[in-house]
Amino acid sequence: MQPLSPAFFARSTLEVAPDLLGTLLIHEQPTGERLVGRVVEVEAYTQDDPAWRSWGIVDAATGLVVPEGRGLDLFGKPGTAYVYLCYGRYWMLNVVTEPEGRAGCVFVRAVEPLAGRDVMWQRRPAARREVDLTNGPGKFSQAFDIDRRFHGRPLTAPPLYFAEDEEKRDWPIATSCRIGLHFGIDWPYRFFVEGHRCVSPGVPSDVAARARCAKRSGVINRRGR
DNA sequence: ACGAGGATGCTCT
DNA sequence: GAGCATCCTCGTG
Repeated sequence: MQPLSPAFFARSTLEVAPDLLGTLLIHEQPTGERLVGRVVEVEAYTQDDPAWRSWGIVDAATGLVVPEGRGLDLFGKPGTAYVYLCYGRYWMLNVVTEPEGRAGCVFVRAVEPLAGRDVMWQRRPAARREVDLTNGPGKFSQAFDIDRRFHGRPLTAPPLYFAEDEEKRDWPIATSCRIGLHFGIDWPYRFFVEGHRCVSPGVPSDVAARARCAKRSGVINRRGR
């Protein structure tokens, strides 16, 4: 498994996000076992994004993410992890994008469990069906044992890294607005594999926003590269 | 099947 | 002290 390179992530966030769909997320366990999931749902977060308000790392006047404190990490090396704790329980995995000095990241929302499922079942006793192992950002981070210890570390080398899927399938990609936000809810920056069983069940909480986003949804092509 | 509500801890004001 | 890029449980039907 060849890891994706830092150069892959040192591009426009809106290019990286859909390109990340279909790639593999791999976590090599201390035991030698390898957890593998295929990325099926992501969200993009750009430098001028109102959604940063959710993280409290913006300048109140400009609305832009500020390069200090936690915000500084979003300006860091492309391909490194930005890990965030949500609601006191669940770890959110992001990968930093854009050339160094420019803020951006892709938030991984769901993967398809491909290998190491026995370990995932142990870590997720609440799961009923196989898709429940990884069909949400807090779920797959629990299944993959991802937490704060990966913050700032490269996702371009073991033990935790992204890799190209050798099957090279063409995935039908759909877009929508993002899920669970209070700011930037109209931005159509969510990308997911159309119809895939492992896409998270989440929907935009605001009914009006959901309707607006539905209008903007559409299938686009990937991997003409 | 689906919706409401609570758990929980980190970050910034 | 408030807010939060979630998930799970337990009600109803």
